[in-house]
Amino acid sequence: MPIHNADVAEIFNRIGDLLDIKGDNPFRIRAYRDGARTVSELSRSVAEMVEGEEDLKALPGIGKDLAAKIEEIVRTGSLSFLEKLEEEIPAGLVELLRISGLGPRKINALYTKLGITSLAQLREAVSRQKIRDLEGFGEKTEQNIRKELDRLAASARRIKLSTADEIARPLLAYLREIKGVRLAEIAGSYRRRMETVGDLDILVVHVSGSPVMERFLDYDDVQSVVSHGPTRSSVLLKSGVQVDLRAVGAESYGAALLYFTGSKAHNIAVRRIAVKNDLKINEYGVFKGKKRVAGRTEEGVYKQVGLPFIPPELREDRGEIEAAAQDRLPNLLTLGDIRGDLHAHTTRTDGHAGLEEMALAARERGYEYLGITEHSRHVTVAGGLDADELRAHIRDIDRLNEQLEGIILLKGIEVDILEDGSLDLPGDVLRELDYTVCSVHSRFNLARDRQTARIIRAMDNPCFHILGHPSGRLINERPPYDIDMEQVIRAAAAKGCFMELNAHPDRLDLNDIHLKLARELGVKVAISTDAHSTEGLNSMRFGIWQARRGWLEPGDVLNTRSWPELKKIFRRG
DNA sequence: GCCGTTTTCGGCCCGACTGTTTTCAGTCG
Repeated sequence: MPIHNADVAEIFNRIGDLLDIKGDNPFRIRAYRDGARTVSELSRSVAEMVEGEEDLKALPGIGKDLAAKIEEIVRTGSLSFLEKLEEEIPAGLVELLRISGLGPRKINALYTKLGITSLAQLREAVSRQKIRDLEGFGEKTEQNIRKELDRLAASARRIKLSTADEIARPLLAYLREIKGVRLAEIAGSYRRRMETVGDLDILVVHVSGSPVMERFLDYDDVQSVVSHGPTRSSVLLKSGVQVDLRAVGAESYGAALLYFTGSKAHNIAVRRIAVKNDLKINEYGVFKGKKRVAGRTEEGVYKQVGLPFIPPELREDRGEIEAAAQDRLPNLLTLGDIRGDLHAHTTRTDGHAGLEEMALAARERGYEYLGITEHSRHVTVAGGLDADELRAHIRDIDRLNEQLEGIILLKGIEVDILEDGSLDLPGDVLRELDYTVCSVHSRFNLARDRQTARIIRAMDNPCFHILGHPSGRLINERPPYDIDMEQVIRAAAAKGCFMELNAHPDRLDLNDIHLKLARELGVKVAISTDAHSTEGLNSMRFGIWQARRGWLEPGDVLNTRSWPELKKIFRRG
């Protein structure tokens, strides 16, 4: 069985958790977690690196010991060190870390004093009121554990960015209207535009005596108050989303914004530079001794450590600090750079708006073109087109283009990549189109090597242009199909094909890491909404956010170009 | 366990809030 990076990362994280519960050296624990992060965010396969006898120690946070452990995992599929740890510490204890309020120390106490090793046993102990008598625990703690067990049973998890956006915007507007509020901003992973968001972190600057904390707790959507203090409060919304509000002085706003935007790894890296320069950074500012030398703006904080402003989407400690230090941060794409959309459906197949309606909606959004890409025949549930129907559709588009002003409809197709790697429609009709989006809509569960070969074989077809929603994942609903994305992107580079970044908020496919890889390999990306309605065209902004997380500049993107320019690019080879 | 334009040893980011305590550890972000 092939070892994926995620498998290695899971083992290292598990070791981190077990060592934590055991009470091991915290820096050793961090080393395992750092190693896990490095491996999980790597665009290359560590298994292949091991096979190619590459030096794993070159990877950040991987030293002699972790390198040897990765090799053992790749070669044997398991790790003796983990097995030994699990003999020592019951594996079920790791589950207990999911209970907010229970950390390694308390879990260790529950285990040694009450013999609890699972969530089920914990629930049992709570209902028998056994927790409250333990040293360091009390009635309150027991009640909180009970609440958390219930919350976990209701399966609270990270929400999609688009859902977070719907919750965040009205809440932010509410806070900004409160008397005395000078500044309010949402920080955290929402500001970094991560594809999923765990909770919302909001930062406010207000004049003293303003009722912002009280009014926050009174917000209509609040279900319960988790904690509240003069500068920091947390609530649980009815939607199950936790919101933390933090109030700071204007002189600290930039430092706090940086701090609460994260990521944690980015902050640690920035603070490390500060320490080297005899500075201290916390959420109140940058300090030289006791003197505050920056903090009002993020720019000011970065400047103190010799860096330019780093856009929030890049703050993952994935090379942005080094790039900033060398003044080679990417000039990130913005929505204004987009000149058209290359993936849309109409009522001809499974869309909800007609050709003209979609064209006018695209024009309203300032676009120069809209690519119409109906499904091909294999997608029967969507009424996919066969060759004759597609020809008739092409003629419809031609006729409409003669009447339309200020917008051009491009003649495309979302053609299925069949199991053997062939395309669902013959070449003669595909050649009548302006371009193709080629997608997988069936046989999601092929083995990795076959799925990868299927897509790469499809790229050999001279009619292939853009690989649609390359991983097939639906966020929080369906995992990506098992493919070697690095190989696919390399193939696209070699064969002159393109990758889609599907901007639909349920997809956001490619992800940030593979976008960055595509950019590094020189593969251009189409950011497309896959709109099935005029409303669907609005998803472009989610694609832009994701693209920025992938370091994309306007030049890396197909649809920042005019149609005449694109036309040349689509002449493959 | 990792890492090194001060170091191969001795560091490793930092503060608020809670609950259980009588001055603070644990947890969280």
